[in-house]
Formats: sequence, C-alpha cells, structure tokens
Amino acid sequence: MDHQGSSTPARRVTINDIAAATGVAPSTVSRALSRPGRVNPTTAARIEAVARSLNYAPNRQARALTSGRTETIAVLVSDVTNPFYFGMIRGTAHQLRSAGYAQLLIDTEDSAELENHLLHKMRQSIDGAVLAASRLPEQLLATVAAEMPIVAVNRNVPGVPSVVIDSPAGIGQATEHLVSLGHRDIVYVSGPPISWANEARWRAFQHSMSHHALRARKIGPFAASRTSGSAAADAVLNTGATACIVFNDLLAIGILSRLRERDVAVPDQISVVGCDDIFGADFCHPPLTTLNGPIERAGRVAVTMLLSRLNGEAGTRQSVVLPTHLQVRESTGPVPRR
Amino acid sequence: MDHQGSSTPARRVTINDIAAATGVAPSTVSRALSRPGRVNPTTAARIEAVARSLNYAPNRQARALTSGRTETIAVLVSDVTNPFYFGMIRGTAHQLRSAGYAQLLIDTEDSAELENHLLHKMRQSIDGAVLAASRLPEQLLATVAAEMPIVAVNRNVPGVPSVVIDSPAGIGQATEHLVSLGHRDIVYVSGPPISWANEARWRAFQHSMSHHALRARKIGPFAASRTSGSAAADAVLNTGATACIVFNDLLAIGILSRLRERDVAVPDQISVVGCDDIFGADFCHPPLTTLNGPIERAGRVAVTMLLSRLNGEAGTRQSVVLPTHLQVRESTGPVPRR
DNA sequence: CTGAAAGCGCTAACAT
DNA sequence: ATGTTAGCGCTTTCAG
Repeated sequence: MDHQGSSTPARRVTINDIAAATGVAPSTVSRALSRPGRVNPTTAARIEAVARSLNYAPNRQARALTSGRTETIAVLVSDVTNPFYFGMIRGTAHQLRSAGYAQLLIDTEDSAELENHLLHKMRQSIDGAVLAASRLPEQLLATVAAEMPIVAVNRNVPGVPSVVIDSPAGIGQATEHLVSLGHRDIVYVSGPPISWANEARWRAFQHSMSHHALRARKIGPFAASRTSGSAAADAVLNTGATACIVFNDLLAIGILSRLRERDVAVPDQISVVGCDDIFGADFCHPPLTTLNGPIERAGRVAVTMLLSRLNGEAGTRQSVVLPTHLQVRESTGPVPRR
Repeated sequence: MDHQGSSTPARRVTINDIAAATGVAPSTVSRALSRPGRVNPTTAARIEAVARSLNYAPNRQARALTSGRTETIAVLVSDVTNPFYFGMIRGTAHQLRSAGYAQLLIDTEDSAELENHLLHKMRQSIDGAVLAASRLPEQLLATVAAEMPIVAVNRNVPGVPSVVIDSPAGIGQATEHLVSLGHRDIVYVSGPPISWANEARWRAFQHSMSHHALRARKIGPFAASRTSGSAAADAVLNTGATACIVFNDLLAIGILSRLRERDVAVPDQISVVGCDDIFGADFCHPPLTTLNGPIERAGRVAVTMLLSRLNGEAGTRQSVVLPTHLQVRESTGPVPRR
C-alpha cells in the first residue's frame, strides 16, 4: 500500500508538479525556492505553500548538475576510530548542518595514496573538503588546494588555508612544567613520522629544551595507537629519563597501561605528558596531564573558512592558529629522588 | 598556473571527451565504464586506457540523475561524539568503501524530528540509510522503511530490517555474575526513555531478577552522558543497593568518577556494571565490567544487509542478532559484609 | 556490439 | 517579475 495516497508507485514530486499545480513556469518555482526575493512575494508564498503540501524536496543531484554546487563537504580523517577526531567531526557536523550542507565522512586509513585517490574520485561530488591531519606531501597538498577549496587542520603548508592548534606553544608549557618539577632528562616519544603534528611537536620540544640548556632526546617512531604504547613504555624506561612528552594521548594512555603492568609508579617514578586531551584523558589512571586544544572549535572554524571561501567572501584569513594550554592532572609530579 | 597542462580553466573531462578521443559513441563509453561485458573487449580496453590517461572520474550526480542510484549511504547517529558509535562508524565506513559507496554521516542530535526531517530531505541523495539508535516512533520508522531501504541498528521494529546486539542475554549474564557474588539488592540505572535499548535492557534485567526471585529496581532516567553520572551515582547510593547495572558505559564511567569523588570504593562498597564496552571502559578507574558487543561488526553487517537489499539479492535476512558477553573487569566484586 | 536520441530534475541565460 | 529555451553529464531505450 502506498502511503502517499495515490495508487501509482510514488513518483517523486518535482518542480514541474509544483509549477503545474500553481500555474507558473518551472523556472519561477526554481527561483522562488532557490533565492526568494527574485520573485513576487505573493506567488512565492503560493509556491512555497504548494511545495510544502506536496511534500517536495529538491533533488540535490539535479541541482548540482546545473549549478555545479553540491552543497556537500567532505571531511577526511586518517582514522575514524581515533577519538581525537570525534570532537572535530562534531564541530564540522554542526557548522555544516546549520549552513544546510551535507557531510561526507572519509577515512583515509593513514594512507596518502588513498587520500589522494578518494579526493580525486569525489571532487565532482563535493564543493570542498576539510582535511584533518592530511598525509599528502606538501607539493601535492598545494596542488590539491589549487584545484578545489580545502582547509587543512593541523597541517601548515604555504598556500593552503589551515587551522592549526598551536601545540608548539603548549609543548613549551609542558616542558616548562616538567623542568619546574625538577626534571632534567626528558624524552619525546614520537608518533608516525608522516604526521606533520609529530614533527612540529618534536621541533617545539627541542627548542624548549635548548632554551633550558637541556638535551632533547627522541625515541620512536611509534604508531599513534594504544597498543603501541607497550613498546613505547619499555623504550622510555630504557632511556632512564624521568619524564616523557608523548606525541598524543592515545599513545600516552597506552604507555600508562604498560607502566602499570610493569609496576612503575606514575608520577612517582616517571612523569607522562600527552597531547590533545582526548576523551578518556581525564579518567584514565592516573588522569593524564596533557595539552588541551579547542578541537571542536577547530572543526567549526575550518568549515566557516571553507564556506566563506565558497561564497566568495573576501576577508577570509588564510590560516588560523588556535591556542592550547597545558591541562595538569595527575600523571606528572616532582622528579624522583635518587 | 594550471597543472593539467592546458591553458583553459581545467574543464572536467566527460565521457564525450573519451568518446571523441576513442572514436566511439558516448553511449559506448558509458557501457564500457559502467558494466564491462556489454561491449567488445578490445574497444573496452581502449576506452579504459583513454579514460585513465585523461584522468577521468565519472560525475556521480549526473549518473545518479538518470540511474536513480547515488551510491551513497547515510549513516545516522544520535550523537557523533558518543564513543559507542566510533566502532560502528568504522564498520560501516570500511564496508561501504569496499563496495565503492560514499558515506554521509548525519548527526540527529537525539531528536526524532530532526532525524525524520533529514531523512526526508536527503532521501533523493542516498540509496539507503543505516539508522543507529533511531529515535523515531515505531510507526514512523516502519513507514520510513517502506519508503526507502534502511537497516536499523539496536532497534527492533516489526518490518524493519535490523541488526541488534543481544544485550538482554548479556544483562542476564551480568545479573548472574552479580548474584553469584552475593548481591541481592541490584538497581538498574536507566538511560533516556526514548532509547529502545534502554527499555530492552530494563526488561531483561527485570526478567533475570525475577528468575532469582529478587526484586528489580530502577532509577532514572538519566541522560546518557558522563556528566549525568554525578546525579546517577548519588541516586544509586541513596537506594542502598550493593550493585548497579547501568544503561551504558558513558553513564557508568560518570558514575565511577562521582563515586571516587565521594570516596566510595568500587567494588568494595558497591559494584558497577556498564554496557557496550566503549573506548575507555578498559582503562578507566577501576576498569569497568561491562557488556562487550561486536559493535564494529554490527556496522559491517548493517551495510552488508543494506547493499544486498539494494542489489535485489533474495536470501537477505530481515534481522540479525549479534551475541554479547560479559567482560569482567575490576568494577565488580563480592557483596560488602555488613 | 554499437550508435542515435531522449530525458533525468534542475538552473541559468535570454527574452518578454 | 515571469516565461522560454537550452543544456549540465550521464544512462537508457530503441534501432541498426
């Protein structure tokens, strides 16, 4: 049984149906529905009423075909299950919805090839893209940016609009924090070398340490996952350092678990600092000292930049840097006495 | 500078370009690219070669316009930031990608109206939808299912294909576990009344308890969020129960935090069981005893069902029930001695 | 196996 | 302010 009330197989209603029912031309209906103001208010109202009563919904594909605008934005993440992205996705989702855009979520599985391939395949289906943690080489990223409107998150490449969370500044605070607690031997636990954020954090760490006339060491690389925390923890212990700053929280939480397993007390024997303040960082054991960034806001800002670019608005900033601050919890403490 | 090598503003290549370059008709190109086998292998190969060399990507909108198939599936979640969905989204993402489908991620913000509205608005842009934790009333959900291919996850309504994780069975195990630890006074901490899973879990709990000739109590409802854990914890304590089974892990983790804050020892003074085994359940403090379900698999299965339905395959099961089991960690223990 | 032609639903000139 | 006309890029009859 067809709940539409007719007996024909529920043909979808088009602007032609509305035009017929209203006694105007389809183009008028199109205008009335697309941009009000270009049509007589009275007829516009009539058209809208009929559209509503007919339960009309515009066909986005047809609209896209002529207008070239799909009202769809792709959001690319390197791994959907990484909690880091949740907040960002919520930010993009909200901002896109309120602008009437649809959000295509794409998981690039940490592969530059896949990222490039999917971007290429989808380029006609989207008006633009937010690339969260793009793995594309600089050159290629710049090329992509020249071809379609994109905003990169946590990736800074000349010529590519971006939103980056200023973790270098945060790393500075973290180093300061540890040094003030008496730590002198601090090691950076690095994440995937392909990650721009990883490099940025390592450089910031080196810089801060040299500022204190301390030697910056690095171990890794490790995958940015909880499971690789085991190897990372063992490696940290092996260095003899009294504190570590870890590429991200996922890895840091993995390290915490392994340290517990090995009965190494945190922070009594070793201090751990993470990055990103993901879901869970506040309730793991011990709660993690980490860099807290406005990640949801990053998503919102990225979309705002993208949309204003699409709308040809002028005063759009090329790059936005969002502040970060150290969230001190219980995984850091005074350097252990020998 | 246009990296395409031409000086014109990078007009996108269409099947007509390929047709011209190959010396065949556009329709042949279409056939060759859409379903090989309906065209001479030699020419097909030639066409494909030219397509590749021209860097051709089909226009999905145009294709959708005629064929009616968008190769896009919507995945609706009630809240993108709920970690419960992460695994499921990964499951759907992988399965969709391997089938060449795009995934539209839609956040319904826990609102039935919004869910219905977006489904309606998007119905022409998608081939089907996976509804995770739909908030739609039964009747409406059935209507939607009659109009477009959908698969519901964790929601069982007659006539609507579904994938549900068998948490009732799990609740039985959880109750058994607590009773065997000596608990007699167990309370169910309920989540949003609008949630189907919440009702199912409460019923299962009642059933198990009556099986042991024990009285089942319920408190709530509480929002399924960490913050509402405070109120929930206080309420649990107020009941004097020695154990609680909580609607989901998010709420349970919130409860754990509050109990720590109030210096109530878990599990020495009270035992806590969650549901879903979300990210974080294994590293919160204490690690949470919870129901572990194959949530990523649920996402994969849902997509598989949806796609096989779209492809008109016959032997598609209407509903799939996935097993669950109790994951005992450290938040449950023997009943406290008085 | 392939070509010609029609048209999906809509928007965008161009007229009026 | 509104109607007419011509496609967008593709698939799909219908012929051959």
